[in-house]
Amino acid sequence: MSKNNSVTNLLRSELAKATGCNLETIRYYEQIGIMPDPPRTARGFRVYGEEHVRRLRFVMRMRELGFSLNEVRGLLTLVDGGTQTCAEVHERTLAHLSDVRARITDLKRIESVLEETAAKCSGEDVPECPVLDALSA
Amino acid sequence: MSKNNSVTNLLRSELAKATGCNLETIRYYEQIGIMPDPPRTARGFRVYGEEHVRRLRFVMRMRELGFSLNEVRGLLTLVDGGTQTCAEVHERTLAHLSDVRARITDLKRIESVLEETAAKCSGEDVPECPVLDALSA
DNA sequence: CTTGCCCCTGTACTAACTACAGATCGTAGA
DNA sequence: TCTACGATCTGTAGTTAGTACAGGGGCAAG
Repeated sequence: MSKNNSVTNLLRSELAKATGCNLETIRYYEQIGIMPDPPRTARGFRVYGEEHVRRLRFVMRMRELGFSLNEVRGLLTLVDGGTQTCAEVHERTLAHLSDVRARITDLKRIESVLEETAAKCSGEDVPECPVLDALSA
Repeated sequence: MSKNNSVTNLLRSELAKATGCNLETIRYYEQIGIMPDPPRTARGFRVYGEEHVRRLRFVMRMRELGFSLNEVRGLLTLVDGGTQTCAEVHERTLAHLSDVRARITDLKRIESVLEETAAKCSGEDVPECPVLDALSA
């Protein structure tokens, strides 16, 4: 019954340093169940192992890619469950991809409106601003 | 002393319908000072005029263009103040434009990562998922 | 022995709304 | 006249993804 599933024993601040994740964010992830409650030392300090590092890195990567915490939660249950994982993951990746593409399209529209707007303006110190008028219309 | 500065007298629900803005959002904008407290009827109902419609439309347009409520607040003080407006507006528009462009660049990076990731996956029902492995790494 | 540091906990704050509970008021129908 | 309905009003809480701060405990060095 010897527990040798974790090699490194990290405190919370060390996990934060190791992953680049904010200290408080780790606690937050534990509160909402994205990260498991880690074991504690006799003094009550959280102790993390390799598996926590891996899981947190995964979460951070997914967040970077724009997945919401709920989506990340979903992906994690796939990881944890391990059943027909690949097809599901593929599907969710594609769904998220189309989401990202929609946001890009949206931002491009905004970009061109802002470009037009800026072009209309001479940049001089005129009290009457054609840009504001254009935008209000 | 006759007040004829507003032609239309709209209730809140009518302002909402006229602008497409959510009813509750209007109250919220009043709470945070984006919209002014409107005059009331004897029964305490809010009454809006043309100037409210115009202002709310402006706010909505700016929000659509991705300005934060704080930025909108700033633009509104320029509108209200009316001093050296144009140069300032030009500047803020450009600042926001570069912001939008940065977000586009970011999303494009995410897009290509997701594309690569999805391409790696066959979409078959394999329990071991190369995508998840790739994403964790 | 006291100062400082690191850890702990709980709570409040952010943005930009949305939603719901409970009060009131005027009018329309029975 | 009584009651029900619809519209408005107010205040408060929930959402997402964290960040920040207040207050308490224990260990170690000076």
